Amino acid sequence: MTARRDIEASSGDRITRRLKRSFYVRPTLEVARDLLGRTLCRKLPDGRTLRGRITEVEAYDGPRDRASHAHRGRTPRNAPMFERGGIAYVYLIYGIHHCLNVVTGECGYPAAVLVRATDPPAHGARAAGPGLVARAFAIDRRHDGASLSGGELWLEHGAPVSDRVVSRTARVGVAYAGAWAHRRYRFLMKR
DNA sequence: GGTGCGATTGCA
DNA sequence: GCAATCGCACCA
Repeated sequence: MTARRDIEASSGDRITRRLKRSFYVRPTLEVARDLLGRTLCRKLPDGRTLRGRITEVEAYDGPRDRASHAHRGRTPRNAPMFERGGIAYVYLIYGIHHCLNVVTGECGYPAAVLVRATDPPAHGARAAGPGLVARAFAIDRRHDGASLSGGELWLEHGAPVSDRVVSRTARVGVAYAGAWAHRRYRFLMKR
């Protein structure tokens, strides 16, 4: 969906390609699908901006999703998932890797989309695997809860992605989640 | 306060 | 196939 309402004007007359809040405050599976092809943007302390086209995501949808960190209720770690969509949820996995999630939906409903892979659009970063995405974009716990409308981390429109090139599969690494493990909540670009 | 482990990655 | 490495969820 490339709705025009998702394009907002910057303070000047220049039109930005930045996704606005309403993009994220929608059903998680919808947002997950629509995140494919979008551009993940990260402004580094040195002023450089990294960009990468999102090519793979996974949705974690609600308190009943047994694969979700929110399945056991709200905790200090997963608190950002309960916020209104449009912020980041970043956690440390295996004591080594950070994982970037895009929080979705309304306040009080825990949901997020894990960014699993990006391609370089022009001069951007390629990264296959959630830990590698976070590393490539220099994202860590400091970005946990950060707005995706802020100056460090944000998303922009990309070329629309046709359904013909989108695959859906079960999520990775959630075998413990019973029937939820089989749900096709993983969206990726065919190649 | 103690214990077990994970929405992963890289190397043998 | 499996070690790395630690925050945190859970139990006492």
